[in-house]
Amino acid sequence: MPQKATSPKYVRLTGEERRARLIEAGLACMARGGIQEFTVDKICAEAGVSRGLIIHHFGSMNALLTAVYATMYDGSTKLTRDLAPGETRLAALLNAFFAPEVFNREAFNIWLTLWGQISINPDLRDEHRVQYADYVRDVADAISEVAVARGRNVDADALARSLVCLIDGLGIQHCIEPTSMQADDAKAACRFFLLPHLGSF
Amino acid sequence: MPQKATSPKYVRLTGEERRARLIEAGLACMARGGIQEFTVDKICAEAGVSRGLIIHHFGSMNALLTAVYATMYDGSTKLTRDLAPGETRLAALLNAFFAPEVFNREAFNIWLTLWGQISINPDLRDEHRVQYADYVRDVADAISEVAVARGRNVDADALARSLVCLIDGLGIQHCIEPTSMQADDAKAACRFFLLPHLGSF
DNA sequence: GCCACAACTATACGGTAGTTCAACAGAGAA
DNA sequence: TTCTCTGTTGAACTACCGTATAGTTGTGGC
Repeated sequence: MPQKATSPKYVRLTGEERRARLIEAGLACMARGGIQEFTVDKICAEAGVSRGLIIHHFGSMNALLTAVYATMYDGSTKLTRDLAPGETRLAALLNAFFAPEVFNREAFNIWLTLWGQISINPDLRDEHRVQYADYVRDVADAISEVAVARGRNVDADALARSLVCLIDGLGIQHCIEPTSMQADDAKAACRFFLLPHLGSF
Repeated sequence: MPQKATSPKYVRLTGEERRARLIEAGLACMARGGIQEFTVDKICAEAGVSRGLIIHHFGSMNALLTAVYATMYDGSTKLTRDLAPGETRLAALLNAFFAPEVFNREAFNIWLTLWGQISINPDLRDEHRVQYADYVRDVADAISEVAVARGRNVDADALARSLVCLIDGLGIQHCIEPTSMQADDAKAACRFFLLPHLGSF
């Protein structure tokens, strides 16, 4: 006795929506097991679709990886865009960097994996160059703003480049051994780093 | 016409020597292509031996990976052991960290790969805990030494933990985009980081 | 010279990688 | 309803993964 309204065998989405979900699934796999879990089988299982979809929507696994990288970068920078009620932009940036959505094990597991790929994969390298330059400039501007307000003369660019490296290193440490480097510790370390140059902000 | 003294089909080494060469080959592959090039085929080809040797000498690829990690750590810390003619231990440490043998693209490509594995592979994790703690204590002691000599009161431990993260971050940046962060820049950044707390040293 | 042992080669095996492709099916247009 | 487009399935393909193992060969002790 056939049902009149059979449940559909699959949910059909727009290409854009499906791509977003595959990227999300890719991020989940990467957070769980690095590049070794970033495979067709694992990602499609995570997304609940058949193996054919990644190639259909992205053309190759490498293209999906690039998309994942872009998404990760957008996600981080977006959080730092809209903020600052009464605080300085620099303080707001730091708060954003060390918010739980950004500063957590999963996220840095992903970053660690992606950084490892950047120096290998030319596509990622190019994407990275632009994104990273913007990121550093953002931080440098925020530092500059405080320095000007305080009447201090600092090399905002050099300071920003170091600070950004410090943040990366703190994140890695948190990822590898969370208890030894928690968000508050990391934020304090950044403030401590800036303190002699900018005073409190 | 058979030769009396035929050239041997392979060179036979002691287990220890062969293991060392396989580790070296593994490092070379990892530097070249991350964990994805760290495979039986690639490593054995690099070492110029047949595919069976890794299992024979290490039992598993995972064991080779652990050995590679240990070797990498030993190599870095050994360079920081024997030095200091008239300079402070801290200055000597910094010089060692940013020496070409330690601070270069290949090395940080390997570190990036290994860090990515640490948070996944429990064996590596345990090994890392001990090594890293020693490393930080070393740096903290060196900072303390300078602080005492200068009569300054600093939290050497916190400073060391931050400095170590900063160094990691600087290395990553150098690895990803060498021209934007060279050894001298990185060393200067560390000195700049310590300057307000310790003065020049 | 011969033996015994360990280093080494060579190949096989089951599993899984990324990609290709023909066929199926949901959804909007006519 | 029927057509068309395209998202989607699922199996097939080649290549390579790590591991296991049988057989070969170099070497040092007797």
